[in-house]
Amino acid sequence: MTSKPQQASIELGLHASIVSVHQNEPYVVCVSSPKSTSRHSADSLPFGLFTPLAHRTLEIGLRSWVKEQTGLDLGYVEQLYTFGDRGRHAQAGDRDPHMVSIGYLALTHHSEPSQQQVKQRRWYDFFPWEDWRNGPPAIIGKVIEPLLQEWSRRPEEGQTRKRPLGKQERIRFCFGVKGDNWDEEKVLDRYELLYEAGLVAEAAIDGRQAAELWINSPELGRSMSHDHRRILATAMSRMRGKLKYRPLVFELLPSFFTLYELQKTVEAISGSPLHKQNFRRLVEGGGLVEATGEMKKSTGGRPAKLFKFRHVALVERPSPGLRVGASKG
Amino acid sequence: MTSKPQQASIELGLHASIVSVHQNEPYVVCVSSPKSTSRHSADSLPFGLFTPLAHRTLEIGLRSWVKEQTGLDLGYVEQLYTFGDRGRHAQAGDRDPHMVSIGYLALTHHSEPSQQQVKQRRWYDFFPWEDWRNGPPAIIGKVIEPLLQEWSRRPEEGQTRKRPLGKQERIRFCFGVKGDNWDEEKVLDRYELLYEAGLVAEAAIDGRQAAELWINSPELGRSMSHDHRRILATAMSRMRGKLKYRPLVFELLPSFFTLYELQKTVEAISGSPLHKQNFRRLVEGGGLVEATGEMKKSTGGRPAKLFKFRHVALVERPSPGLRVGASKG
DNA sequence: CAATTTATGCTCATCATGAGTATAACTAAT
DNA sequence: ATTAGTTATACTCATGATGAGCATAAATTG
Repeated sequence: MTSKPQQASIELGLHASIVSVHQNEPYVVCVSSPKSTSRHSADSLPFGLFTPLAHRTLEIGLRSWVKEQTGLDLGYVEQLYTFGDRGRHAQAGDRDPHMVSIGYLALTHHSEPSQQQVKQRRWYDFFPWEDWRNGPPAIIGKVIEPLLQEWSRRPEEGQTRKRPLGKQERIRFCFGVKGDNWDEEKVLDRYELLYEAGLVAEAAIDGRQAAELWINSPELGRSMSHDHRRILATAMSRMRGKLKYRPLVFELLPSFFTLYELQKTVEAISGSPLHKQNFRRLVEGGGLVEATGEMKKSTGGRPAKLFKFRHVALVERPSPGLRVGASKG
Repeated sequence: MTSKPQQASIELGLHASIVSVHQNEPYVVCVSSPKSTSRHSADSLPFGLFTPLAHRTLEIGLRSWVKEQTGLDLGYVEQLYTFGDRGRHAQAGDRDPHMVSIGYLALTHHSEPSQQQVKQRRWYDFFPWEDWRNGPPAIIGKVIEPLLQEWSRRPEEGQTRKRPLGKQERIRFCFGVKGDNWDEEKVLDRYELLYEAGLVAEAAIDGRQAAELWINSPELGRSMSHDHRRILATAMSRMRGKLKYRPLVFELLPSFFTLYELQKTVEAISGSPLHKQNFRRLVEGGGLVEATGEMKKSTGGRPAKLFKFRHVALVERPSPGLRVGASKG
C-alpha cells in the first residue's frame, strides 16, 4: 500500500432532508441563505460540518447541527448517500473543493418553524413532475418531454462513458412512455437526467456549457443551493422505495390516525392515488395497525375508527410495509 | 451558522467489497495484512484514502486503489454506506480517530488473483449462518440461538437508547422463530446483533467488556480487520435486496449462460434454494433474458439453451429483477 | 441398455391484486 | 325533515402471480 503524500484535508458536510406531511402535502425544512450570490435567496437544507472532536458519530453531528439551525429535535434519521464528485453538481460559490457531503433523511411530525430563516417548503414545489396524485402532471407532456427530445437529438458531448442505455432509452427509463410505465421511485434518476439535459437551474451554474442550454428553458421546479436538490431527490427516492417494505409512514403520523389519513399520507409521499377499499384491505389484513376502539368524529362524513401502529409487526413479517400499487384512485 | 473552530481534519477511507461467484460459491476479494497485530493475519477489504487532488470523484478514487492493490479493473460499482462512529467497530490499532469509511460494492467475474497477499475468500466463511441453501444452518440452533438467549437474559448495560424492540424481539426480528420467518436480507442486522452480543471476534477488541463476554464463545465466522466484516455484511444485504428489483446477477455471469447457471448464481447470493421450474417460468416470462440459439453441451445431462441478458428490459419494466421467493428447492 | 443427471413443458390449487358495487353513518343546506 | 354531499366500511368478482408437483426429453456413465 503506497500511501500518497497528498493528504489534502477533507471537509465532511452533513445535510438533512427533514420531511413531514401536513394536510396531505409533504414538506421539507429549508433554511434560506440570505447571503446568496444571485437570484432570489436560495433554499438550503440544514447543513453543518462534521467535527469528530465535538461529535462521536456522524448522526450525532447531524442532529446537533439541525438542533442548532432549526431548533428541531429529530426522531427517525437515516443515512442516504455520500456525494463527493466535484465535476458536477458543484457551484461556483462553493467554499472548498475538498468538500464531501453526506445526505440524511429525517422524518418528523409537522411543525411551523419559529426561526426567521427556517421555512417549511412543499417538496413538490421542487419536483412538480413527481406529483401524480391528480393524474399525469401537465408539465411532463408540455415542457419536459419536448425539451428532453430536443436534448436527445443533440450530439453527445464530452466523454461518452460506456452507458448501458442511450439517450432515448434513458428518457423512457425515467419517464416511461406516454404516461405509462411511470416508476414513482426513480426520483433521483429523473432529476439527474434533467440536470444532464440542462433543464434545471442548478445545471446552469455548472462549468459545462449548460448555461447556454438552459438560457431558453423554463426553470423546472424551485431550485436549491449547491447540490441540495439532488440530496432531496435522493431522500424522495428512498422514502418512496422504503415505504413498501418498512413502516416509515408512521413516523409522519400522530400515534392515533384513521385509515384515510394513513392513505393520504402514503399518497403524499408516493405521489400516486390509491384505491381506498383495497388500501384498507391491505393495511388491515397486513397486521400493521390495530384498532384503538376510539373514533374520530370530525371526518366530514361518517366517523372513522382510529388505529395505531403495531410495533410487533416488525418481528412478525419479513418486510412490513405498505406494498401499494398505483391505481385509478 | 456558527462554524465551530475545531476543524479537525478528517480522513476518508474507501473500501471495496468485490464480489464474484465461482462454481456456485460467492467470493469476496481480500487483502491479507501481514503486519497484523495478533492472531492469524487478518483479512481486509481493499482500501485506500480518498485524495481529492488525485481523484476527481470518490468512485474514481476507489477504482484506482483497487487497481493498485489487486490489479483488478472494476466494472459495476455501487456505494453502500458511510461509517463514521468511533464508539464501536473501532479497533485498538486504528491509526486515526478521525477516520470515516465509505463502503462500496463491486461485482465482477471470478478471477484468481495474481498477487501474493490478494485472496478470493468464500463469503459464507465470514457468515456461515447466512447459507440456507441446504436448509437451516446447524450453527444457528446449536450455537447462536443459545448464546443469544443467554445474552438476552443479561441486564441491559450502558445507555439504553430508546430502542423500539427489546432484546427478545430483536432476536426474533433477526433470526425468526424456529427457522421460520427467516429474512435473507437482514444480513447486516444479524451481524450487528451478534456484535452487540459479543459473539463475533471483532467485538472482543472493542472498548466495552465484550472481551470477557466473548472469552467463552466460539468465533462465529472468519473475522476481518477493523469494521470490514460490517462493510461486507452491508454489501450482502444490499445485494440480496437489490437482486429482486435490479438485474444485478448478470454482472456476475458470463454473457452467455444457462438458466440453471443463472439460478445457481441467484441462490449463491440469496443463500436460499429455489424451485427450478418456477424460476425458469419467472425468468423466461419476465423478459429479462433471451435465447441466443446456442446450446451448452457440458451440463452433465441434457444440453441446455444458452441465454443472454436483455438490456432493454431496463426500460420496459418498472423494477426488472428476479423477484424470487424461497422454496423447498 | 439401465441408471443417472439435467432440461423443459404443463397442470393445479391458492393467494394477492385491481376494480367495482353496495351500504352505512355522519354534516350541511333547503 | 328531507336531500345532497362526504367519508367509512363491507363484499364480490375476475385476473394474474405464486408455490408445488407430475411428466417427459435428451444427454452422460457404467
